[in-house]
Amino acid sequence: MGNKYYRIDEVANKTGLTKRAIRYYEDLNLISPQRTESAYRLYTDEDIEKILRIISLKESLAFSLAEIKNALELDSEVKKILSTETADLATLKNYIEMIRRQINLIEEKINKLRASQEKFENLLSQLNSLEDKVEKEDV
Amino acid sequence: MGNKYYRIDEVANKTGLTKRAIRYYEDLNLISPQRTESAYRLYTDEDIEKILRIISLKESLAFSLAEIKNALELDSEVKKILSTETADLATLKNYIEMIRRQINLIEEKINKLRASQEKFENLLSQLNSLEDKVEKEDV
DNA sequence: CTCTTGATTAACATTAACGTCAAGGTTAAT
DNA sequence: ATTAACCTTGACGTTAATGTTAATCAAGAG
Repeated sequence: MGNKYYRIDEVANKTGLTKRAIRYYEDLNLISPQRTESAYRLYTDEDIEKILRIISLKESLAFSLAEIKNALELDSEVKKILSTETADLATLKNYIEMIRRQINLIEEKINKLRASQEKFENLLSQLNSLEDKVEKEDV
Repeated sequence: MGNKYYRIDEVANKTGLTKRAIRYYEDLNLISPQRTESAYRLYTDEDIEKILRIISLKESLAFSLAEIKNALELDSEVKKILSTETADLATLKNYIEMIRRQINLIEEKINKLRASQEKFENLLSQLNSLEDKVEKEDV
């Protein structure tokens, strides 16, 4: 299985990226799909896997200055409420919800980073084994 | 203490940002330093703290597509070596070092995210206490 | 008082990561 | 064979986050 080829529109749907973004990634040599005789791009399941991995790495970043501003504002608004204790229940519940969202957002980024970190840790231990092996052979 | 004022050049040195970036952050209303009569910007220690926090949040992101490309290339090179077992000791040590760096880089990002997450979790628990209090008062 | 160093605003330039046409081939169905 | 629905490569536009340069004003040293 897995010998199927997908055209760019299908890949866009599967990944959530736009066709433009997918082509752009190819410009950057992040992916190199095959081509038909008439130059149509053909993507394999592995290509799609790679794209999903790129997306995951990309999404683990995404803190623009605008988002930072929001976070800091939320922070200072809450601090003000806490120090003055001037807020009705509805407002409080509102802020609690916003803070929860911030925490979850950060958590998701952390999870994606952890996933990518684990992959590298896995490679590292395999490389270390290989190193041991080569060292002994070299004696 | 802490009543000292810093001019923009000092702040640039203390934070590692350029003066241009610092002014840009002000354009975005991320910071609002005082001014002298002649419009010189005057920063307090709190302003500097805030800038450092912004930097930390910003750095916890920072995975450009170029960096992603490097990471994926490193990954596939290492996988190739592992599958063919064709590499001398020096090369191996080299790759081990590069992987270590990747892992550390990701670790640092995670740490910064965790720090910011903890701050929000702290606010959350304080808000929850306040909520309890308000609910009881309202009976 | 002048000279050097540093600050200010304004404005145009640049890079990354796409969005958005435009002009023209391809494929598949009718 | 034609048409709708894709695909291709330009090429110019856009936003965020600065870099760079220019013209001008301020401050402190000698």
